[in-house]
Amino acid sequence: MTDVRCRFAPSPTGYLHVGSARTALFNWLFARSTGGTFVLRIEDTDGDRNRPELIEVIFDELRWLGIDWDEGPFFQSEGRDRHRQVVSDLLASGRAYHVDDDNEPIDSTELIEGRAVRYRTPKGRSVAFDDAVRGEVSFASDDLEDFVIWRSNGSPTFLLANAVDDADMGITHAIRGEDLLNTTPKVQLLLEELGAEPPIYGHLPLLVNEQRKKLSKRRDDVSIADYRTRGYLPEAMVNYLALLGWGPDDDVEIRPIDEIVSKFSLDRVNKAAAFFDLAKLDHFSNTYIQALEPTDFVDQVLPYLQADERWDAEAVAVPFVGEFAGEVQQRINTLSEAGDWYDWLFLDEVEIDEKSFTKGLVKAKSGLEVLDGVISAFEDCEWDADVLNQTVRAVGDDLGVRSAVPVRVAVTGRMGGIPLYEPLVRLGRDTALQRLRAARERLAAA
RNA sequence: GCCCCGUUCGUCCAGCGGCCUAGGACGCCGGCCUUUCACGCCGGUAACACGGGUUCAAAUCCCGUACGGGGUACCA
Repeated sequence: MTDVRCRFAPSPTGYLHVGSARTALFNWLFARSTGGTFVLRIEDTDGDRNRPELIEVIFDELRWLGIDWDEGPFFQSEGRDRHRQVVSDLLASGRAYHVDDDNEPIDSTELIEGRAVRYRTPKGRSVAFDDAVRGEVSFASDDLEDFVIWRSNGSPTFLLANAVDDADMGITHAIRGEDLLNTTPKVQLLLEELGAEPPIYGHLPLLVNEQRKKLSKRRDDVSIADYRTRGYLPEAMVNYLALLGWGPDDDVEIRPIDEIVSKFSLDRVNKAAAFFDLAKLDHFSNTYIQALEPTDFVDQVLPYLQADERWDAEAVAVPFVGEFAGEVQQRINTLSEAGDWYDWLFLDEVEIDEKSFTKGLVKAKSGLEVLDGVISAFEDCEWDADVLNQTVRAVGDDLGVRSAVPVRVAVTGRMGGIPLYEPLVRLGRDTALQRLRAARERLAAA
């Protein structure tokens, strides 16, 4: 078997989204698992829609994900002369023809500026290929219209450029989204005209939303850049993406990328569309964050914390690194969530959200008595974590209730969070009492 | 409408004719641990779309139906 050459060929019309990233990843996995070559090619044939400023962004996101390429980036727009030549040849041989703006044929075997060119699709035959994912797929050529291969603005369409470039670059495998399945016979026909051996196509199942519709940049949350900003680790993202449309035979889901590479094979890729499940991604992300070395975790999360404008960057770093990083590391799904777990330590005031207020105070048995008891006990007890712990517990014991929850809600504003007593020491007696009293007043009025 | 593709727990995967009274993961529910919240651990819930074949034997092969999706641009 000849060496594998596959490619990721995005068009720079938007940011890299999860669907494209998954396609890039599967090409990359295929290349790495076969010892083949992974080529990056930018399909920028349509000058009007291109956004050149996004090209570097796409590269950057790929690098972030750990997807590196062996050749390229190549820019399709640079092959304009070659594409024009192919179209001219097709025109000369009568395999293609000019049309005017109303799609009426123009009788000319020469390329005319300002006019589009359509390929003359052969009639009465079938165009079939053995898809690496789906098996035999066949189209009747009569169902294919005479499609445009050259625009009136003097640029090739993706159909033509794709065929020519794959042939010229010796691409052996074209792994892409299923949304391109219907274009394959057209490209195949063009490849035949070029006398080129077509690559083996592999059409990946689509990534869909809850409505089972193809993920769309407009309505779905799909930008890789956004996930990056929110603080998902790239390793988690890639691991999760690899499992959308593919799965290893040993049922091990969370594993290092080199293991995924060695397990990967194209014939294990699924045919059915996959739902991009944020809840599962979060689980993967949490697992990867927990696995980080403590110092590595701090290095990665600190920028997120310090960028938070609610508090002073310097003030937040010391106690975080010294005391709470480990606790936070266990809990968060994304790095950007870190601040939410102990913001109450650094904010001047906390606001008790409605749900926590109801559940943790209003419905708590003897909530008011607990707060009264804790307030009076806190006024002159030793301000030490163990003592505070014992003190709160004693109040609960006296009333026969669990007293920690009301205290937590009053002080932090929430039901959940990092351990309570050590942070309470840092918070200070005055602030703690102030919040307990505020909560008590609100509860009394409720 | 026409063309193409698809259909295993709510979701993502395993299963590629007998090992399946269908396995794992996420979610959800319950329990343990914890004098708070999590983490962790243990357990539970839940699926082969339907109908015909083929076969000694079908989730696995074939056909049909239903449902879903994709395409149908001088986008890719």
